[in-house]
Order: sequence, then structure tokens, then C-alpha cells
Amino acid sequence: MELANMFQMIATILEIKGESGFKVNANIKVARVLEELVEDIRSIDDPTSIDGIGKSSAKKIQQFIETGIVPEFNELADSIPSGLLDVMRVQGLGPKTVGRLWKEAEVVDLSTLREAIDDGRLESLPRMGRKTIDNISDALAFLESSAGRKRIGKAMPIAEAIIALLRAIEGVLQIEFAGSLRRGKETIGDIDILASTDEPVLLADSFCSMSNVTKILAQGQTKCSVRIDAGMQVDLRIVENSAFGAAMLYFTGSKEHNVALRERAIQQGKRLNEYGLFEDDGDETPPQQRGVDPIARSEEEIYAALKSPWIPAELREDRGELDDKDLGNLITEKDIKCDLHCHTIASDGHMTIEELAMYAIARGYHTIAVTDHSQSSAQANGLKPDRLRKHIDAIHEVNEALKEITILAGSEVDILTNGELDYDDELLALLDIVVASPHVSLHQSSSDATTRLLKAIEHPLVHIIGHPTGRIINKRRGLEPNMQTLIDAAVATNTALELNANSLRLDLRDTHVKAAVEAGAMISVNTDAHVPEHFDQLRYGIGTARRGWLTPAGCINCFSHEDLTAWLDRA
DNA sequence: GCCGTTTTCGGCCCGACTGTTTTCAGTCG
Repeated sequence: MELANMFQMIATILEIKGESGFKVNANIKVARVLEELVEDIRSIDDPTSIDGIGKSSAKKIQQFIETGIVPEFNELADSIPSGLLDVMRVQGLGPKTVGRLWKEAEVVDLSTLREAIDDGRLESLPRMGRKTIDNISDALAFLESSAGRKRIGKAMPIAEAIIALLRAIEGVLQIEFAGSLRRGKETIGDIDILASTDEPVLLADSFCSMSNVTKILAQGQTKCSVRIDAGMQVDLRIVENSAFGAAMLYFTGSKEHNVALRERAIQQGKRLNEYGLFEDDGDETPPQQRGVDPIARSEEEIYAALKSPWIPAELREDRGELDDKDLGNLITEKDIKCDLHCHTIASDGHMTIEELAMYAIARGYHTIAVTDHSQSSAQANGLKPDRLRKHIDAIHEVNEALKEITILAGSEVDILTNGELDYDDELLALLDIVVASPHVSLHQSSSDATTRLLKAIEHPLVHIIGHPTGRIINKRRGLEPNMQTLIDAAVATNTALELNANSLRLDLRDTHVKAAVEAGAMISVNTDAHVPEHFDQLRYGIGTARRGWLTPAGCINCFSHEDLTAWLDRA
């Protein structure tokens, strides 16, 4: 993590210093590759075997691992004020302007930028008009007031509400969200909406005058950008109806996927932009401006013309999805046949056993597991052994009474700091299902966390490891075990790793799921429902699962009742 | 700085909008 950050900083510093954009991009790519790496970089003999890492970066990585010092980075860092990296985060300020602000107005960080705005220092600079300065001032205030990317669970309902509002505007033909929201990312930078309409001016006006708009950043014929009161930016792109598919492809991204796709087009003598896929006729002017018809318009047509299968949006991250591999049939919400991690009023849930069962029946599940907290989770009203025994009897009673569904008596048993479980084996053996989860000591070292979780995975009575890292998105980093080691152990012991679908958690995360899928470990997608609404969080878990290339065959929640029973009874 | 089904050099995605410009640089996605 630290290492990825270093390469990101190198990229930004090089940018400010006016180095080649290609060099900058190369460093950004190294940062991204390291960030997404599931294995411990220390355990990789030759980093250049990883796509995007060349000799120069490998040397820096080696220096970092061996000494913790990378001389080239230190030199770079010393060459500019460190606060300029923060200034680069201000919307509208890029490397050129930041470089000028530094050299010509003595701006070295966010607070000196504020001073420079307030004392009028900027006004004397060339190409610094009133509007530009006002925009910088606003963007600075916005940066200070909002904390970056928002959880998908927050962004999605906002996006859906905006789309529902705009869909009703006269003339609108098609309107969808694109961007990271469509790709199902765990956090969303800004909401991208794509529309086609017979009345573009009316749509643009309606969009910019929504009641939650706090500032209009741009308003043009085809592109509008606003800030809304939830502290997010929303972009609306308006395209011709015939170009909607190509535009969806483009605005869904990711940027890295688009670049890879365009390079593929060029290799095949074609040219791809948001208006479609064109034959490259050597003319510099964009083909759509010359009235040239595209050879492919929809997403499906464009992928097909580029000799690739259609790629689900969640996979478009340039993580090998264009390598002509079989992408399989990715898991969908309707493949989920049971939820194996839920709470009742016995611990910190708000539903009775019966209510839980009713909601599960309404979703068409064949099985629901009652997994209340164990004794150590006192704050969650965890069950002491005698209460658990009674709870098991109560669950079995309701199970007898309800023929429409199987209710499993389970527990979400704490994995204690040392890896031991919070109940003895004799008690655990009475349960139909055991979900073992870490809740405390979430700041322990990577090696301690690995040992701790490994012990739980290898426990013969444990079926599922619940939210393995314990992270809370944007709030708590959680454990950082060697995930590859845990995955290998999960495969060996046939223990499932949970993908907790709650949008606060999404734990395992997408890259972990992908590594687990590649290794053949079973995944369990559960909502960890405490209240009825939590069942609706499943969509975010499924988005993350798809981003991890998960298929129904790799997910125990997709098993038939019979197969699940057999899997739970495994020796 | 990285990479290779036109390979070890010479490329590296593409278009819209803004502000301050008389023709475009900078930024963004």
C-alpha cells in the first residue's frame, strides 16, 4: 500500500515538473498494479513479470523492500514542496497551473493557495481572470468540505433518483448511469449519466436546475456538470440516440479499459471514439464530423467488430478481460438461493426468527441461516452458551413449523485475537452452520492477522469466514493478511470465504474475490442482515462478486438445497 | 517508463468544455 502510494506521488511530482506524460502514466500504472496486487510483493521474485512493471520500477521496489529508502524518490520529493501534491487535488488545477502557482505566486500548499486567492496575488498572473480565480476558490472549498469518493451504497440511490426525475422530461429517449457506478465499484467518484433526447436544451436545463444542485460547473450542448448537496459531482452527457451504445461503452470506462480497447482498434486498422467504431481512413478529422458512418454502434457490435466477446461492465478494468479468455457466466442476483449470515433480536438484529424467515421466503430462498453474535461481542448482545443452546432449539422449532424454507441454526462466532473461536467445539458441533468472523483487534500486524485467520480457516467446524478483513469502507482499514495464503488454505480445507454484501463492508473486496476464484476457493455472498432493508444490499455484493469474476458454480449461495446440505455436512 | 502477432526503437486514446484568448492551452473523464 505504502509502495503504491510512492509511485502515485512520483507520477504527480513528474507531472508538476513537466515530464513526459507517458512517463507519468507509466508510474500511475505501476501504482495501480501494486494497489490491486493480492500477493505480498515481497514474495514475488521478479516484479518485472507483472505487466506494467519494468526494470526501473522493479529497482525502486527492491530498494524499498530492502532498505525502505528509494533515493530517486527522495530526490524527486525534495525537488518540490510536498503540499503541491494536495494542490493538485483541487478540481480544475492541473500540473501546468500548479507549477505556475508555485513559481509565480509562491503557492506551496492548500493554505497558501487560500491566502493567494484572498490577498489578490493571483489576479496579476496572466490567464488568471476573475472567473478562474472564483472557480479555484469554490473547488478549494469543496475539497475541504467533502471527503472524496463516496460508497456505492450512498451514490446508487442518488443516481437512481436523478435518473427517475430526468426520465420523465419531455423528449428523453434513453437515460442510464455509466461510469464506476455501472461497473459496480465499491466507491464512486462522481455520478455519470448518459442520455439521448429529442430536446437536448430542455434536458440540460432540467438537469442543471434540479433542486439538489449547488453549483453548475459546465453547461454545454452535450455535456453538463453539476455539484449536488450530497457532496458529489454529477455529469450528464447527451448524445444522438444512434450513438447511445458507443457512448455507453465510452462513458462506462474504465479509462484503462477504454485505452486498451482503442489500442486494439488501432491494431486492427480501426478507430474508436464515443460516436462509434470507424475504419481508419487516415484522415485526421474525427470521422463523425465528416459524416462517415461507423461500422459498429452498439456495445455488442463494437466488441464483436473488435473480435472480443461482449464484456460485462464490472469486468472493464483492464485486468485481463480483453485477453480472449472465457469470461464465463458471471453471477447475478437471481442466482442467489439462500442467505447464510443474518441476525435476529437474539443479538443485535431487529427481526425475529419468523420475520427473518418470511423475508427470505419472499425473496424465493430455499434456506436462511440464523447467525447471531457470540458471547465476546457483548456490545452486540452476543449469546452466552446457555442462551445459544436455547436459541438453537427455538430456531429448530420455527424450522419445523415452516415448510417453505429451511432455517439453519448457526452462529457468527468471533475469531478471537489469537485465532481461537468464541465457543468450544462441543457447542459449535450443535450448530448447522458456523460463520467465523473477526470483530476485534483489527489493527494487528499482517503476519498476526494471517496466523489468526488461518487458524479459523483450518478449524474443522468452521464453514465460512465472515467479512475476513473487517474493513469499513472509508472508515476502517481492517486486517491486511496475506490473502493468497488464506485463499490457498480455504481451498485445501473447503472453507468458504464470505463476500459480505453490505455496502459499508464489501469484504472480501473485488481483487480478493478474483484471486479466490482463480485459486478455486468457494465464496459465500451474504447480506449480514440486521434489518429487512439489508437484504437489498445484495446488489452491491453481487456487483463486487462480478468484479471478482465469480460464477454461480463458485458460490455456495447458488447451490441447490441438496448441494448446500451436502456441502455443509462435509467431513 | 513500458512494451512488442509490423519488437529492442519508436511509439504511447480521444473529444468536450472553459476561460481568456483572437486561435488555443489546460483540464477532465
